[in-house]
Amino acid sequence: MQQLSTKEIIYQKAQRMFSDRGYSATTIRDIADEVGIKGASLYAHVSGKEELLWELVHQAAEAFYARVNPIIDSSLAPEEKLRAAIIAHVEVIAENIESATIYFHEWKFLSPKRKRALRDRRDAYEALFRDIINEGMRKKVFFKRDARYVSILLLSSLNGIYTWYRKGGVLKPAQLGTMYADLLITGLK
Amino acid sequence: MQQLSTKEIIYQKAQRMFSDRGYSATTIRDIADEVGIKGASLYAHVSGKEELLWELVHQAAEAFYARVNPIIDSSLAPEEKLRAAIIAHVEVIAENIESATIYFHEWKFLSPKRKRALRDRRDAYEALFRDIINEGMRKKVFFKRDARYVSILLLSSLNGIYTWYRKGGVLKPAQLGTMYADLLITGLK
DNA sequence: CCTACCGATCGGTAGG
DNA sequence: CCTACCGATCGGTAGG
Repeated sequence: MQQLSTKEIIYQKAQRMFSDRGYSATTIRDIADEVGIKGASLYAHVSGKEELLWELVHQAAEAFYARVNPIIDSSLAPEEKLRAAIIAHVEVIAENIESATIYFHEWKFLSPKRKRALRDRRDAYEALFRDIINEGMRKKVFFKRDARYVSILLLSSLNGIYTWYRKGGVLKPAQLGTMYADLLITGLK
Repeated sequence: MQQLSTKEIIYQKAQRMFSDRGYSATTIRDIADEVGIKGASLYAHVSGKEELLWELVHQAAEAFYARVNPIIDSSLAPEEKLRAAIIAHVEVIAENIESATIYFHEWKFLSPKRKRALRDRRDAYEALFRDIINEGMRKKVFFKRDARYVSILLLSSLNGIYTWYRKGGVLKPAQLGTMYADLLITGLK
């Protein structure tokens, strides 16, 4: 089937456990048990517990950027661009709930330096959405409001998905993205 | 100024620390230090660490219900009822960010029994919103969609507030509520 | 990847 | 509300 290295298995198990119980309630020995080795042996593959968290959080941040950035460069009209960006953002979350949960929940346990690096990356990502919204307001496709607030409201609205969406239901990630796009662009009315 | 009992001070400090660092990264001694007593002395006022968490989470849940339930019983039209409920929900979060953070983040560290009790309470609360949405769809004020999903989308959209809103800015809780109500009811267009 | 072990710290109790 | 203390466990290292 799949040929995962021990290191990859460690990250996979850590992802599940950090997402389920949280970083600080998960011990090195918990993870090692799941992998089937002793706690001390984990240090042959990973330099420390925070290293595990950083890799997971960092990968999650990059996944968002990699998926939405191409949409910005496209020649779509503002409304369609926003719609595509919303769907992409929703898909990144819905397709990897564990990763998203760690990204939104556990970053606070990173060192100050890594926290800063992550915040910078997140700010750059939010700016992608703000730019689309600004463009849409300039072209009078969207209601004129404070774009800074609108982009935060919008993204934080989407981010709630990780709290309730679970794989395997009738609603596929792309459909969920469309629901959100409809709700946020057109409203309930 | 204020005459708080030691017990009240303990809860106040615990609220801040659980919200800042998370439940499992906060120790009994951390809280006691903030209060100005020894860790062991805390047990003269509180039966245990989980007791602290339960009280805080439980109070938060009741605050939502107490604020929104009266709106349901009112004779407002569906759209105005939903608008009022959204603003109330937003206000409960924005007026007590620490409490909301613990409510959304730390419930997983409760015992299974308490987790169940909390989930039941939350389900009853979500039903309040679902009922308004159903009513609005029946009266053709809102687009017809799956009310179950719409109410979850709506509430989880609002809940993101605790991740970015902070007291003292230009945007007051009631204004923030209005922004959300506009965005979700009317959309960006 | 293991055994053995480190110093530090955890939630909580006994007995004032 | 304190001192003294409990057994358990933590992240991590040494040395194979």
